[in-house]
Amino acid sequence: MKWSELEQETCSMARTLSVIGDRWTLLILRDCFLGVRRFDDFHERLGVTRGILADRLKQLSKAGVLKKVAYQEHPPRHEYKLTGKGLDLYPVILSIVHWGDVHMAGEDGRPVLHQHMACGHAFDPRMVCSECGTTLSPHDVKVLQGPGKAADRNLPVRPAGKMAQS
Amino acid sequence: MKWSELEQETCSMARTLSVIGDRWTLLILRDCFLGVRRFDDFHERLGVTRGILADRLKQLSKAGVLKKVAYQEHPPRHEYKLTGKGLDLYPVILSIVHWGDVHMAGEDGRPVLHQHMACGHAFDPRMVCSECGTTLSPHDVKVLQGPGKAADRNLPVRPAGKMAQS
DNA sequence: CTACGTAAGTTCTGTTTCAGAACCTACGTG
DNA sequence: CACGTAGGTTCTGAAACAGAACTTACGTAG
Repeated sequence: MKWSELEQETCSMARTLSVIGDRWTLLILRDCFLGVRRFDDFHERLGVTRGILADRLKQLSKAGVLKKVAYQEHPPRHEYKLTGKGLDLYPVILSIVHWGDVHMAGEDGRPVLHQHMACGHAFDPRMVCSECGTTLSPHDVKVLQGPGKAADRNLPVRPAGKMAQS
Repeated sequence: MKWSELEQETCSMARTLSVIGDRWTLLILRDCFLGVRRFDDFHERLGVTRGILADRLKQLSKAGVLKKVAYQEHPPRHEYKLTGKGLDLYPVILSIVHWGDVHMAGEDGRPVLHQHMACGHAFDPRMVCSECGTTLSPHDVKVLQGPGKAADRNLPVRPAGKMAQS
């Protein structure tokens, strides 16, 4: 399977990965959430080559995750801003960072802390059920076939055990 | 920057991506949460080449995300199971799937639904603050320097605006 | 005891993508 | 008119990947 084919999979995960399933893309998005907007700033902070950066920014714009906005003309200059679709990736970024904080931090501890302005506290992100509000665990989630399912693939296999997901 | 160098970055996101920042790795993990355990099952379901699959399973085992467990000897056979560290990736997988459900679903709707066994309802995952329990938005999170921060890098830049994260 | 099947890989070859560096364009400034 | 700057594009060699065949260590059927 190639990148180009990923997009057409029925699995939501595969479709998402066709947009953000690349290490540079995710690092670019991290910087977007930190407020970075300009080509040369991304280039410097990430250490990515200009060619790849140009390509990824183009992909993200095409996918509607970023939009290219002119902030001056003469000379023409623009910046890349997160769209609503892009802002919706916040839980993805936060959960990745949180896993790194917990499992990959050096002995000095985590590199950054997050403060929730609404309540004032330093916090950890927690993933909960939209219906009952309790923390989700792989053991008590069951995967059901939805309306957009082509067939068979990506459904639980074997005796099935306890954990399930897609 | 190469894959090998990513691991040594101070950013938790970069460190996490050194383990899971690859499209095949994430698809393998999706299948792990669906209950897939064996080499040939991964191979068939994913359409990944055997070489890459062997490499990724080795990486994930080395990183402590999966463990290789013998389920019989004569002939020697083993399966790959998620460790605690691996199970902790559930929010990452769920948030990626959810974004795909919302933004990438075809016109038939989402391919699978998730049912929370604890409350019985079909649900969406929601990311909340561990301290006050309200839904997190990029606009009301501020990034602070933590104990493990080398310096300058990966902190908010420019006038800073509203959104922040690492 | 030979042939066939199966799980879990490894090896080979050609194609694609990537890294690093240099170059280009359109403008403003001294 | 030389220089700086933002935002790219182009070039070449190195690395990663895809597809297919081959390997190992067994069990089983004829």
